[in-house]
Amino acid sequence: MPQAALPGAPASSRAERAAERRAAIVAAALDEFIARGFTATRLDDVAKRAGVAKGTIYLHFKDKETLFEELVRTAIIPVVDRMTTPPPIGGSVREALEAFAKTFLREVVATRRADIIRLIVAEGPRFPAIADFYYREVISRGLAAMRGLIEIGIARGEIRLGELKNFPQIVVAPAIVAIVWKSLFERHAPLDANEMLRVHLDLIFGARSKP
Amino acid sequence: MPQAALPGAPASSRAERAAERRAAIVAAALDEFIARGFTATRLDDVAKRAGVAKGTIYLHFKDKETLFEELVRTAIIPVVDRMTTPPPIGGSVREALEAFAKTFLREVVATRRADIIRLIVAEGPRFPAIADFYYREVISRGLAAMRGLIEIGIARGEIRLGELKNFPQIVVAPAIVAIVWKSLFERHAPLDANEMLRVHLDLIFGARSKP
Amino acid sequence: MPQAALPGAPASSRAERAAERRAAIVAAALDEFIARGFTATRLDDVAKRAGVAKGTIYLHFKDKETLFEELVRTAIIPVVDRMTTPPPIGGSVREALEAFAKTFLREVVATRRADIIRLIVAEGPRFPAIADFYYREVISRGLAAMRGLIEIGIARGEIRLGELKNFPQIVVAPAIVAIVWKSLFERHAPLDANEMLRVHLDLIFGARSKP
Amino acid sequence: MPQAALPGAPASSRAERAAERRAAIVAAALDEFIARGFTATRLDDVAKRAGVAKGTIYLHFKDKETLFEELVRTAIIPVVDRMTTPPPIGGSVREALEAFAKTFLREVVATRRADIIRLIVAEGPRFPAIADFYYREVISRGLAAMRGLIEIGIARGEIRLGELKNFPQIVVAPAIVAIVWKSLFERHAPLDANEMLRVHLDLIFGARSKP
DNA sequence: TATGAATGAGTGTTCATTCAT
DNA sequence: TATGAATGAACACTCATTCAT
Repeated sequence: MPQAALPGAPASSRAERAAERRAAIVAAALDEFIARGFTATRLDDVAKRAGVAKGTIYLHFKDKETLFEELVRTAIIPVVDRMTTPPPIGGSVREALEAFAKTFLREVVATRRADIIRLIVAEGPRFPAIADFYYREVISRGLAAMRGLIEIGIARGEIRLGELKNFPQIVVAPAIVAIVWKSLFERHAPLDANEMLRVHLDLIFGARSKP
Repeated sequence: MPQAALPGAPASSRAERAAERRAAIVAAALDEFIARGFTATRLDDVAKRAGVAKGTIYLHFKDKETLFEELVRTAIIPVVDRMTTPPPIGGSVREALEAFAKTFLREVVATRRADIIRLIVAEGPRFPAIADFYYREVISRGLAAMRGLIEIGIARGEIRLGELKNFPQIVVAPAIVAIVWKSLFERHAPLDANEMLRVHLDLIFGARSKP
Repeated sequence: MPQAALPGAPASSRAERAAERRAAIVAAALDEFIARGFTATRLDDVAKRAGVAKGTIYLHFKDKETLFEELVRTAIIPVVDRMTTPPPIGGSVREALEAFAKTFLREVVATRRADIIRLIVAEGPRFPAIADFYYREVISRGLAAMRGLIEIGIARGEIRLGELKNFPQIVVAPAIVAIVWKSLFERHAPLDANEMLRVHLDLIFGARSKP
Repeated sequence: MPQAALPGAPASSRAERAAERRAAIVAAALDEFIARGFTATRLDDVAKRAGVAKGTIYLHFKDKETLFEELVRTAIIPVVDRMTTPPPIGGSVREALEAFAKTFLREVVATRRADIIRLIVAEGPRFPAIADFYYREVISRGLAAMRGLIEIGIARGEIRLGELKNFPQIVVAPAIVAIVWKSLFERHAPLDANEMLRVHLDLIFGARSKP
């Protein structure tokens, strides 16, 4: 019962259909891995959700581990692109960070991408390849960009605390907390992540006179 | 191959030995769950590591899930006690937070307890009982204490940013980041967590003149 | 080591082979359940005997209990059909019952079907669904047919004891005894079930002048 | 928690208490074996029901099989005694059989002893020792007695069908059916076993003029 | 390519049996 | 004798992986 391709779609080429199937598998696997973790996820369920036979998964991925790793890679790339491409042009560093925070909340914390990050934290130690990849592609690049911003802020006098440039992690820390909070504690005590990040920027740049 | 009791130990009572065995199981389970996650952990391995027969686990715990939950509880309680009992009397709020940070680094980040926290983040969504327990016993209590400190700091003029009291999470955020970093990225780029927390306190209280 | 299909068989369709495998499992399970009872039967042995992998059993049956119940159903149906379809045509009621007895001895008492009945007696109380099914499909139908015969016999004057129609069980009772005897005591004292049933019919219809 | 001896009982001797415990184990085992069959019965449950520690069972019985076999023996003896001791004094053979039927219904069919017989049917094939014992102690003796009665009946002219003496099983058959019916089908269709046995005697002796 | 039936190693859990106290 | 904690072999059931169609 192949349902990967919507019936209305024009008869696409062999290659296109293969790509569609592969994408369907990846999407389904993402859902399952997020919901259950690596070991507890059944490829049977992934296949069912993808509208594909179980054997088909093995035409696209060597095994469960490979699927998992490629999946995380696939899921990470867009985040990286989205978060790193808009370089802080024009305005102040605070404005740049505010824009960054806004994007992060909208595109990561409020979406399934937050779960991906939690997934990496959860399974990372068992999948060094993933931790490596994540460090290389996201962490190091993200922190470098952040450090650049901080240095500009310091140079411009927006940021008083010079040592902050040694720990760009501090700037991102509340965003990480927001992700964890969302997964685990939101129903116990909802968190206004937006406001939290604003307050944190106040800490870094000094409080603004509220508009 | 019973190895639970060290040979040198005096012939302890039935109850004592039972408690020892139980403790051995919990310790072994902790190691295994941390290393592999819930599903991938084999009770066979737990038993082997605890020096106990597989069936013995079931004399102490109803099933794997119960073992996991009780284990997290057991592992968490001492941390909570250690972190919440020494209330910062006397000195300044900054000093209190510095003491807290030092303790946290020494007792949590640098120990296996960090892994427990990662374990909670990883498996929490699948074990609501654990997330509940953790929120109730650790998060809510910890944040309440933190909020109290912040308010004192604000009242005394040590902390300028009044809104901080609404987000005690901000104060703890870098500590969380330190935990995650340690598990995933330490070998790519070692993090001086001690210094990071100090810088973060500078952000909150204003930079000190370095001694 | 698939042995379900005999080598000489023509390459059958997927569905046919599935049916063959299912039948092989049922046959193997019948042997094992008869020999050991429900609990003591190992699905490993069933699989081995059926020439099938253990997992294959679960492609056809939800679990051991379902296998057992479906098996009894499967094994019972043909007997019922065989025993109930030949309606007493033409001759006397005695002749009809003699034919019935002969069939019963040949098709049930002398075959593995006797063991099935013993199996039902043995495990019935623990499997209400089976007792229900057996009552509905075999007992009630069989007794109704028997009662019909008795009434005809009474009407025709072949049977003198009118009250017999209230207890068709009496007519079948020696057949049941034959089954139990065969399983348990045959080696201690062989029983000529054929002759026993004849004598019993003499009791009901009056002795014949032996030919 | 030993509860085998009632508190009010006088401090009995060591041997007496041991016998009491043994009896308690046998009684408990009977209940459990009847309810679950041999394999599905847990010695843990037997011990609990007997108010005895699990290990205690092994002080009295070599293993589960031995317990089962001794138990059936123990449970059978009283039945045999009760059913065989009242020898047909005085009256007619019909009266003797009517007395027998009455006793059988009261003492066997209506009691747990019926379950014992079903237990023997169920587990007999797997426990030849039990089938042997049962044949020797019950079946052969009971059928011999029955045959004796039949012969007297024939000699006296009460029983017309001479061949009946070759199949005393016919006389008992409805009683067996009553036992099976009680265990399996009573809730579907209650059976008036008393009346059934009476009708059966009418078949053997000829109908009476109802009082 | 795609399918899904079949495989069989692997794992949680149970329970008869033992034995130190 | 009696206990019940401990053992470990056994078994039902699962699921990643393969392969004939």
